[in-house]
Amino acid sequence: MEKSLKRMATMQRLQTTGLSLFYEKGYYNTSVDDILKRLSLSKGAFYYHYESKEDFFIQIIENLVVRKVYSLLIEPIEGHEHTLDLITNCFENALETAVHNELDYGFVLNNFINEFNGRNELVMKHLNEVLKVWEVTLVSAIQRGKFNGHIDRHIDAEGVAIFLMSSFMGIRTLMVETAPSARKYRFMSQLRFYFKSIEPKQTSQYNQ
Amino acid sequence: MEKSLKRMATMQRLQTTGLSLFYEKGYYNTSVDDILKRLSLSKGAFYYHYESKEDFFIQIIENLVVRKVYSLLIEPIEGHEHTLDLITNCFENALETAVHNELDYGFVLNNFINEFNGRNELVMKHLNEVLKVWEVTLVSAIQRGKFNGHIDRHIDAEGVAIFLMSSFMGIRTLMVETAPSARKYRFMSQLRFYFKSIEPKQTSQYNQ
DNA sequence: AGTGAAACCGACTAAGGAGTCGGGAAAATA
DNA sequence: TATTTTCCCGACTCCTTAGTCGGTTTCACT
Repeated sequence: MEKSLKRMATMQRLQTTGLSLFYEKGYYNTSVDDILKRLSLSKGAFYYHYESKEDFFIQIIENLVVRKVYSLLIEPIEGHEHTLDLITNCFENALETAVHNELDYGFVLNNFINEFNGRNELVMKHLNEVLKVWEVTLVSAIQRGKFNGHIDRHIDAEGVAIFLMSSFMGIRTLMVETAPSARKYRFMSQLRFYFKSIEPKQTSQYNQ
Repeated sequence: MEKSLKRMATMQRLQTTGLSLFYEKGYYNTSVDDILKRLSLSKGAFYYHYESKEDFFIQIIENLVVRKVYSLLIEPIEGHEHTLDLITNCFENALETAVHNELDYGFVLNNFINEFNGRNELVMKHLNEVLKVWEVTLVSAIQRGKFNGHIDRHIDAEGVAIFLMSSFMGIRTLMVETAPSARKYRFMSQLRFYFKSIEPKQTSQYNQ
């Protein structure tokens, strides 16, 4: 017999509320009681379903963060159209949700990596795995682009991937406080310049 | 009578040790006692010199972080040579310290912004001020570059600045766990591509 | 040496945290 | 209906933390 529906419903409520608070206030700065209070649940309920706060958090990553990152940042670039257009649209959409202050899972990842780095190896392992999948997806999308002639053949796919991930995570940090919409616009505009520079050039071969 | 030397020495010791621990473990995850223990000092000493943990932290930002960010990220690009070269070298150097796992103040800034965002307005005010100075410096450097013909006149200086800040903060996050040296190399290589794309278009007398 | 201020000590308080546990209610099963 | 299983309650323990405070040491200056 599968997991009881009631059990799953409670676990789900705990996780979504937990993620929302962890994102808002940080993991170490959010107590289990904070989450419980918001749901009018008790300590007993929490520890009936989860071994510990850490276990709880890891399940949140696996169940919520990973899946959202997949659907927002990974699946959209797995198509077979023009690679750079796919990535452009993907970033555009992801940043748009950020502008509206929704829970933005790309940034959730960035936040948590910063918070747990050097502090919790186990959690970092899970977060790094998500990053790795993102990276691999980008790399193969770029290689597809090279193959299809949308990207210069001399370009280092790995390098482009790193650069894209960097700039995305960075802009999310910068969008947090100041003029998110304007910054998003400027960022996307510069991203297009960058993409232009890695498109095939008929005349030159000064790449490496 | 000038501020007692002893007082200043103790405050300095507290601040450098404090920053080092805050950077390593995070602000909320580092107790005042942690810092005191490392210096074999007592609670009394700490609260004799500082009003609160928050006050202490803000003084660290003002005294250590701000000055280091200036000397590492701001002053180096205030020169009058080729703008994009200045920025390239500046990033190169800043990332090199990161590779060697030294206390990297550019990243300190990134870390703290992530940690305090939405949680402590006062601290964020101070951190944002540092960011703002960095941004302004970048913008005027880029405008100088446009004026000197090193950068295309149609480029949005503000956009370039945002893009640079983003990518720098992002790569620092990515360098934390995985292959920092390789990632730095790839990042710098892509940065040069990007710079190429914002140089003046026509192969004129300027760029060759 | 004597004195007052500056610098520091460390036990203490109050608050809040994670995790425990005996028990009770609700739902499933017999 | 009776009984077992699932789910949840909330008081409790033990621990850590920021901040306090009365007291002691160190230092500068006479």
